[in-house]
Amino acid sequence: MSLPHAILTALLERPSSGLELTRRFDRSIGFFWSATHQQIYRELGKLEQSGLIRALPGPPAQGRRKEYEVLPAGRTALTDWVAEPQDPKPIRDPLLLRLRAAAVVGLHGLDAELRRHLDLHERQLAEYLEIEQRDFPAAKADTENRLQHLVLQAGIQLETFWVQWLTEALAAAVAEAAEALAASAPERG
Amino acid sequence: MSLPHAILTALLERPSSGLELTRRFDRSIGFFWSATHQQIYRELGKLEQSGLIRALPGPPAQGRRKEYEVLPAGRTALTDWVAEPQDPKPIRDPLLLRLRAAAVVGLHGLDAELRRHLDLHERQLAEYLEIEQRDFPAAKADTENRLQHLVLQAGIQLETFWVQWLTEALAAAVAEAAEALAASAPERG
DNA sequence: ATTTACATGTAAGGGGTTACATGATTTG
DNA sequence: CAAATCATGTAACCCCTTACATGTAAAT
Repeated sequence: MSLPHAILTALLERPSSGLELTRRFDRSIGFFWSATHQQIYRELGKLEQSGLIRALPGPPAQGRRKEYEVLPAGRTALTDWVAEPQDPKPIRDPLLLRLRAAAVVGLHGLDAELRRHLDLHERQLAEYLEIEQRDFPAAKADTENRLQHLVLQAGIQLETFWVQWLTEALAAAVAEAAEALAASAPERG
Repeated sequence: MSLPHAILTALLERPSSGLELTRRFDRSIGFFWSATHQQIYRELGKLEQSGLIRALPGPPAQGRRKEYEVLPAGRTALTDWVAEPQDPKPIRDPLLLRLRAAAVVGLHGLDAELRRHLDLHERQLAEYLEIEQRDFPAAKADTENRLQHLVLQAGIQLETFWVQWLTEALAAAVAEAAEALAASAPERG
């Protein structure tokens, strides 16, 4: 039940059309809750039917831009959701699973994947750090936008974790592969 | 497409019945890829139909224990999957989303949720550390079970991140609430 | 015999992903 | 007017979640 509330948050910050929302989900909000345009249009329909948002007046026609704003009931629903008890979901990471599988059937080139992921996470980390420097300079003390900054810091720290962990994992994988090679060499020679 | 490979990995380590798998998914494997028994039974059916696993011979009857083992085709499929290119999924965390929403509509008791999550992550971290002490003592050097240890370390580091971050977030939320109170007090008095 | 635990499943519904479809607007 | 782009939507599929259903084995 997160997507509708992500959309409500985005619309409260600024009334938008479906496509605009899609683009905003590619940037800031999408950094911790991604969504495709199909999801967004479907959800906008549901939210409008539920009376939580409404389309701003204008010429209602097929294929034409339609802008939405949050109704009081929508703000209430979001406020209720913010503090609602929700247990954290357990980790579910395919890469960790693949490493575990590699412990059973061997690496078979997983090290290349580790390198690729390391590169991707380094880029993401760099992007977050750029955003931090731009939007949260040390000057304007943390009293304003403190919560937004916290969210960004979570992203930065998570990416930092991945970069560090993948660096270790890569070293271990290379060592593992070297040992497997050394163990098989005598058999061949 | 991770669940079938999680099951193949588990079955390669030890042939099991559906219920046994369910229990193993509550422990080790479930720490980074959780699954319910309904998922597992359905997936076992698919894997058997695909010829990747087979039920061990025995009295086939309703409501009776059925044990599975991995066939050569299953091992091959798992090996192929291990190094297959798969992009990391973007972060998708409801708690971060809720903090972002709180930046717009206010905290409304989110601090209690932060405290609760902090407690849960502290427990999970303690459990991981116990497992590490038990299964990966410093004595037996890291050459054996190195990959399994890496996976556990990922869990430890991720939980450590959450504990640290939630501690900061909680402090910020309390400060934010105090400021909101101070700002509203003059209006009342 | 009844209850409890074990063990395997079915059904319904929600959310996400991918591919495709359609109308409107701009651009050459 | 033809093509590209903008904008909104449909359809099909898969996975996950929750609740429920069924049958067997062991315990009292």
